[in-house]
Amino acid sequence: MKVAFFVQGRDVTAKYVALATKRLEALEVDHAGTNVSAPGVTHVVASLFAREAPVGLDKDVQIVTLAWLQYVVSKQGHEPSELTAEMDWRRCKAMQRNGAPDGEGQVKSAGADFQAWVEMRLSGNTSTSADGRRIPSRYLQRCNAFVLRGKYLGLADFPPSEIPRHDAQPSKKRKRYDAHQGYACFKSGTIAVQPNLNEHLTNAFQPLVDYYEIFNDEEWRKVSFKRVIDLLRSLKFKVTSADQLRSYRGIGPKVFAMIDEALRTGYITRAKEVWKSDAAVSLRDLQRVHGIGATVARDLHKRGIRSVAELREHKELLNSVQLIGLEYLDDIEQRIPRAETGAIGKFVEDTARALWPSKALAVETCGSYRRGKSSSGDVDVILTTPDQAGCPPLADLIAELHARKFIAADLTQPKDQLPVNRQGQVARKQTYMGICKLPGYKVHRRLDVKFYPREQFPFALLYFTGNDHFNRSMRNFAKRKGWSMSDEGIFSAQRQRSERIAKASRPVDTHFRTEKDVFDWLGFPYKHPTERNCYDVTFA
DNA sequence: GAACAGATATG
DNA sequence: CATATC
DNA sequence: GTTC
Ligand SMILES: O=c1ccn([C@H]2C[C@H](O)[C@@H](COP(=O)(O)OP(=O)(O)OP(=O)(O)O)O2)c(=O)[nH]1
Ligand SMILES: [Mg+2]
Repeated sequence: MKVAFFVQGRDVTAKYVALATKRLEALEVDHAGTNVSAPGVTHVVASLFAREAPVGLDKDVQIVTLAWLQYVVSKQGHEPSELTAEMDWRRCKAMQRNGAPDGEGQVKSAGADFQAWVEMRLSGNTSTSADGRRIPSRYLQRCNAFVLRGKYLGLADFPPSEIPRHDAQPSKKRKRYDAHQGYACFKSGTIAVQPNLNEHLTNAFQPLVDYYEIFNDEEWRKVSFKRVIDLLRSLKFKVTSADQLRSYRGIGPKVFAMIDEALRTGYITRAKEVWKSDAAVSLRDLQRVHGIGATVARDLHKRGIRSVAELREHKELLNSVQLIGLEYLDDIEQRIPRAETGAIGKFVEDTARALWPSKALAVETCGSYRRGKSSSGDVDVILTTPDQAGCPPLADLIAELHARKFIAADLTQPKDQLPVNRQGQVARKQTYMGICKLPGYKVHRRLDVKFYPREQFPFALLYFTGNDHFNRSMRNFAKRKGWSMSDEGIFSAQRQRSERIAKASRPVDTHFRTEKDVFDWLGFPYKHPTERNCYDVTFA
């Protein structure tokens, strides 16, 4: 096996490189060491092996990062203080056997996904499956965030005990839900153009969403509060008493108490308390930059950088994506008026048609624009060719948009070859992210362009139109019926992973032409894009 | 107490 | 691989 | 944080 390794520029040390080299030689593997930190470094590293498809991981080329090197280092006993993923897992497994030493975070039994993940970690694998079992990608990433680096093992800097929480008793009675509270993607009604009658409540909850957004291991609390806001926004009446919401899915004891408090006092104590932390304010500020998430922000904060203003004095700590995010921060943060979003989409479309006059392209501006919103955070454009022929290189279109001085900066490196996915297959979609500005306009905007083969287009369009909750809802439904749905299509799930999940009741043998075909196949009434601004991801 | 969607780009 | 993002 |  060949192993390419590089170390991320921010933390690279010669020591780690030397150790890795020694380690690789001991294992008698071919290796090509490189130490690059520049846009497109993944491309460069993989190219060392002259692979047909230059990007992506497969069994011949493994990209090894700082985390792996630290793991090697600690295994050799050089720096026992460095916690590694496997050491965490030893602790976790021990807790599963013996119970947690200090009574926190016991693992008593593991479900299928969780167990598979544990076994994967213990087998030394950290991303691919051990025995053919595949861990759902999202679940894998959230487990990594929550268990390996989260509060679960008491490793976090922000102990939850510092912040007062609402005490509330769960009601003993099992809730019964009306039929209208089924899957979000099943529901009808338009929220896009509907006024928010409960601003007094959504405003009170928003700080909680913002707060939990700044931690990777608080995903589910954030999602739960977000669902509450979206639910409140979708109501056709103004809430005057918490009791009106008692029976709604997603309103549990804690949220119920908060709504009650907000109606009585005008605010939620907890929403105010959490933002009294200077650290939280700093983390949130740093995460305004595209490419800076929870972990990097915390890292910067540990180095004493407390704000974007201070970050501007330490650009050497940022990678190329984050540098662009910082450079265009003030522009990107501004909402895009609907008319301009349409104009940007049209500019991309016109350029594509001029570039490929023979292709009779389908071009659609998706995202919040297609859902009818009056303003957008970015512009999402999707393209396809109507015939079965392969996609022309998206890089050519991006090059043309550069030539027309429309694109100002790249957040991804346009490539002339298709990526290889996790299963080692050549992907058929191409995706680009960058910064653009219309001629004559002042403000730069975030632009996403995607190119799909025709047979994936209905699913791609569905995905790219969203919103994200809508997608998660529909995919959750498909999953529980024994399928797996993505932006590329719907397939029978690889294996049944719990009794709650059905065996696929029928094979996927339909030809999907339009979005409506997908709704029909799933048995959902078709929903116009403007009806897809929804909140719930639960099930009936 | 498990699950809460599935995928890609970067370094 | 870990992280950020769609 | 909520659901099952
Ligand atoms: O986690 C995510 C994020 C996005 N999407 C899909 C749905 C979304 O509508 C589309 C475009 O993403 P974007 O972030 O642009 O969201 P948006 O709905 O267009 O809202 P905004 O106005 O903020 O751009 O990609 C997902 O499926 N999952
Ligand atoms: Mg968008």
